[in-house]
Amino acid sequence: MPRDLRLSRMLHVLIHLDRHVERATSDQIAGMISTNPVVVRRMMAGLRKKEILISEKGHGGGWQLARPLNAISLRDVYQAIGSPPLFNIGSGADPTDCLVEKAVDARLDLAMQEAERKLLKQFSEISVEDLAHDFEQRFAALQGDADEASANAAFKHFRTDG
Amino acid sequence: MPRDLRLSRMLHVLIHLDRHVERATSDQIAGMISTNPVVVRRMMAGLRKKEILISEKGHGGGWQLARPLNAISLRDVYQAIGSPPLFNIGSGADPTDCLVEKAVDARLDLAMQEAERKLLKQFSEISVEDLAHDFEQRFAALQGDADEASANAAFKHFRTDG
DNA sequence: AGACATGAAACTTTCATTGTTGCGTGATCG
DNA sequence: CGATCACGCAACAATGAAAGTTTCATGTCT
Ligand code: FES
Ligand code: FES
Repeated sequence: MPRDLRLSRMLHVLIHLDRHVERATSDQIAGMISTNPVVVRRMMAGLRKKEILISEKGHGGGWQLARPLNAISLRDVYQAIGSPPLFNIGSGADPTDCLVEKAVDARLDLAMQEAERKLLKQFSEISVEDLAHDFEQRFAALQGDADEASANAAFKHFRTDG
Repeated sequence: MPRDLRLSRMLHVLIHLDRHVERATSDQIAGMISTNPVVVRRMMAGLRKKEILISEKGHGGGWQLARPLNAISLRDVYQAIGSPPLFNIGSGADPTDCLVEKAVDARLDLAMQEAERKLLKQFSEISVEDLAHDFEQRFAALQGDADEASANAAFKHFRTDG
C-alpha cells in the first residue's frame, strides 16, 4: 500500500525548519527525509506559492519559513502540496449505461466527500506548531524531566547545523 | 488517481444479483462491470468466505446471494474484499532515527485512524438494500411517476436474463 | 569568473492494482 | 461414460501514478 508521503514529510521538514535550523538546502532536506533534492523542490514548490516557505538561490541559499508554525495548519500544508486524493477507495470513472451503477457510485462518493470534509476540518484546526509542541511536552514527560532542555536535546539527533 | 474500485463494483453486482437475476456467471458479471472473469472471481472469493455469496460449478452454475441485501452492510462488503487501505495519504514505513518524524507520523496516523473508524461506522449503518431502495425511490420520483413498475424498468437496461 | 543553489522539463524506476493465461476440479447434460 | 460448463488457484504480463533521476537554465554570493 504505497501511500502519498508528501504531507507527512512536509510536516517533518517544517518543524525541522523551525526547531533545528533557520534555513536548509534541498540537498540537506533530501538527506534528512531519505529522498532526493529534486523531489524536495517539487514538493516544496507548492508551499512557496502559498507563501508558507521562501526559497533563495546562490550561496547561503535554501529554504526558510515565511511564517511561524502556529500560522500554518495541516490543511494549509495539504492544500499546498496539491490536495492529493485523500481516499484510496471510490468510484471508477468508466461510465457505463447502468443507472444502478451510477447511483451507487454517487452515493458512495457522497459518503467519501462527507468524510473528507470532516477530516479537512480537523486538519484546519491543527497547526504545525501544535504537533511540535505536543511532541516536546510528551517527550519531556517521558524523560521524567519536565524542563525544555531535555526535550530540545531530542532534536539534536541529526546534525544539520552549519 | 486510480482508486480501488472493488467496493463500488461489488455493490453494483450485489444489487444486480438481487434485482435482476438470481444467479450469474463470472463471465456475465465481468461483461457487466467491464472487466474480466478472473478478476470477478478474485473479488468475489472474499464474499464467499464471509457467506455473503454462494458459488456453484458446472452447468447452470455461477454466483448467487447467500442472504438478503438488508443483511449486508457496506462494512461487510468492505471487509469481505480484504479491507483495503481507505486512505491515500499517511506515513511512510521507512523508519529513520528522528523522533520528530516518528511523532508526526504517529499523530497523523491517529487522525487517519479516527476518520477511518467514523467512516466504517457509517458503512456499518448502511445496508446494500438501502442503496438499492433509495435509488428506486429517487428514480420513480424523477419520472414523475411513483409506481414501482417504472422504477423497476430502469433496471432492465442490461439484458442478463437467461 | 567560479561555485553554489533553486527552477523546470524530460526521462526512468518502482510497485500495487488490474488484466491475462493455463491448468485443475467439480457438476451437469446427453 | 465423455463433453461441456463454470469455478479455484497459481503464475505471469500490462498499466499507470508517484517517486526517483538526469539535464540544463537562471540567479546569487564570494
Ligand atoms: S526534525 Fe527530524 S531531522 Fe530535524
Ligand atoms: S444493476 Fe447494473 S447491470 Fe444490473
